Amino acid sequence: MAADTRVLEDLRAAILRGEFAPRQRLVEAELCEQFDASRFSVRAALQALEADGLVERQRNVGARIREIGIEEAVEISEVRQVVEGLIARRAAERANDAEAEGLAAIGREMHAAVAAGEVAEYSDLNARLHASLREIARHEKANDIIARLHGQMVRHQFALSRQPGRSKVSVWQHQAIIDAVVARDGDAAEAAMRAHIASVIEALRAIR
Amino acid sequence: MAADTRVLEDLRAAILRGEFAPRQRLVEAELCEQFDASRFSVRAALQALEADGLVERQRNVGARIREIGIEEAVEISEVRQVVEGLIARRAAERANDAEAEGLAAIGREMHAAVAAGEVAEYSDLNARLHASLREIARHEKANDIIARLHGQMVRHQFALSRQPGRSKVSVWQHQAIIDAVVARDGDAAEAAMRAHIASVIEALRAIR
DNA sequence: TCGCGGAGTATTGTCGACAATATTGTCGAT
DNA sequence: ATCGACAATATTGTCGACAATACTCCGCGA
Repeated sequence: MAADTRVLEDLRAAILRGEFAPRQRLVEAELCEQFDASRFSVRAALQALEADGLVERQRNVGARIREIGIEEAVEISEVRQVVEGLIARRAAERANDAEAEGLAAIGREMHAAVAAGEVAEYSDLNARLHASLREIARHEKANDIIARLHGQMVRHQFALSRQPGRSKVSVWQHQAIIDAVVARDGDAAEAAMRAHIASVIEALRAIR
Repeated sequence: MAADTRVLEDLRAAILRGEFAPRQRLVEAELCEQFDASRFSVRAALQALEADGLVERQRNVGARIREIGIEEAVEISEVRQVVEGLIARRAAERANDAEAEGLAAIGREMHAAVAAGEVAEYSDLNARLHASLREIARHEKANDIIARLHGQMVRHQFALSRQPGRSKVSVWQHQAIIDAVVARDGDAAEAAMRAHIASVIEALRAIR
């Protein structure tokens, strides 16, 4: 069964988990051993990951983990800003009552996590909120793009969540998004999401 | 040199030129003959094109040209709407005088083409206008995404340009975008681009 | 006539071996 | 000591052969 699929998923997960450093070389033979697979499978996985933008390859030289600098992270976030804006708008337009209540619940948990100073918990809730919005929006193309961009951002996302005091700011931005969706106000939802990601971009620029 | 790269480019160009029908099967052996290449190269090309969303593959069954229905074309256009909106905004923020004049010139040519009823010429200018905006905006990530989405839309784009009377409507929308960029008004540029693509979406829905 | 195996065929999946290329290391000349 | 050419090595690129799988069509029984 699907040997190359398994390698692809394992390798992608390992990269996303941060097990490889940026610009680290990915030698095919080593990966073969590490994942107990043939070069064939490894090669296919590398090609797929290149398309995902997680790996870069040079002909006759090999593959390495793509390094995503701050400037590129900002560009990615700018695209996310508008595409997640679209998602928020659609979510506001399509949410049913149960879905709206689910979002509101996440909002309450967020406030609680911030009050308790639970950083990891908050970061988790953040992911759940965005995922819920994507699910409610049911916009396949937009979701695909966000997923791809998200993969390239994991490292910086992590750095952001470690920034002290960040959650105290963003929790109100998240609340604004939730309120807009609950009120079924598409314009407001898009604007709130944009404002939220604008602040992410600012924080990103402040990191270096 | 680079056997698989050549096959990839040739095959992609052939698909974009519409030489394969939607859902048409792409048998590896046939492609080998057609492009005078080994199965190895063909397979690599198919994998890459799958990532591009141009072909779909099923394990142990094979590859076929992906069919993009109206609903999906609408979704693609909705994403384009916001991403090209971002591009238009950036273009307005960054255009220098020469670039602004270049856009204005394209606008004048467009009016002339519409007046003369030159459909093909107008469609060409349309492509040039959007390309110019992308170049001025210098937003790599946004440009990548648009390129990918554009590849999936070629068939429908063609159908749209054949719609009689469409150019008379869109020429003024294009002019609004150009005016906004020339005025260096980012908000107006984004709004104009969104309005333009909103009308594309309407036309798309009207096709069937 | 219809449904149901089952062989045969078409097509893709996987691999190991070898070729091509880039990188690294070595030696000699200046 | 430094630079260049050349050899050695590491790594990826390419291919052809075979295995595995899905599809097709035929014959058989009810």
